Amino acid sequence: MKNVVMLENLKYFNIGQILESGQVFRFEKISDSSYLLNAKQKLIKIIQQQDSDSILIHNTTVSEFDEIWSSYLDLDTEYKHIVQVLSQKDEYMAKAIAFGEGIRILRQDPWEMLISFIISQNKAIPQIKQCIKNLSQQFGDLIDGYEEQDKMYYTFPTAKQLARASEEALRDCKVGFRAPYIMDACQKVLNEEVILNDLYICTAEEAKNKLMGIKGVGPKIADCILLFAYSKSEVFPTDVWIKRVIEGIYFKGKETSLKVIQDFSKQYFGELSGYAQQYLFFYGRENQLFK
DNA sequence: GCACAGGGCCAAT
DNA sequence: ATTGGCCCTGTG
Repeated sequence: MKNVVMLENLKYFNIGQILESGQVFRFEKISDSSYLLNAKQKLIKIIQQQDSDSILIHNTTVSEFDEIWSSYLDLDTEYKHIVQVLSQKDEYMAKAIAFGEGIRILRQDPWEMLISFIISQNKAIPQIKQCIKNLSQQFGDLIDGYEEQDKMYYTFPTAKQLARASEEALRDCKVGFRAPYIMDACQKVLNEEVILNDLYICTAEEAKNKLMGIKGVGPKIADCILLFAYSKSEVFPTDVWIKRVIEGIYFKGKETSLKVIQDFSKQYFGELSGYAQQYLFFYGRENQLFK
């Protein structure tokens, strides 16, 4: 088929689970077996039938797949090993993995993750998606050559594009009190106070400190950026959901400080903390556990 | 109708 | 180290 790539024999890959696990915001569910994904200045449709280990990617080519999507979808990581090690930790972890065995941690754009997770604070996921859509429509570029339900799709705005926005224009996108944070991020990236591309080779701790120099970026948001953009799997982003899950499972339901939870994950999950967090987050949130 | 929380962080105690 | 407030919106 033209402009369609098919992958077969894909293990540990469920596009629904990947997209619905809270790591990515610019996608739409078309049906149970079909998702539209806006990333890398492109728009693709991914189709995967229930429990199938093959997928179709529409609107791409084999060379573009090799160049972009293979890495983005984290297909070079050996999830068999991760699943095996984590499943042996305890019965809850085993359950969480059995529930979300098709999760992968995408390799997304650092700038987009920075702004997206600044927006995420004190918002629900549907609101976050709406804000990002607003910003893209206002300040990104139209993605042409693709029509889906007569809707228009836009790239995520670059730092340069977003820097042109006034605080008022940002607030019109419903980002609220985060508008000054977004402006500070634009400033620090444009004047190279923070060079996002340099953080790939930094340790998680170094990168975290640099990111937290930006207003509105605290420990949780920095960890999300480290995990979802830079694949630093030793971090354990601790939000209200995962906090309740960890307290419920490992601390007998008792209120536990962030520091204790961080120390626990580091000690218990080690280099696989980030993956453990994704499985537990998805399991807990989808099933409304420990609410 | 209105109180509350939602993938937190900042600034003032 | 601890705590109130925050833009905005969907939910009970």
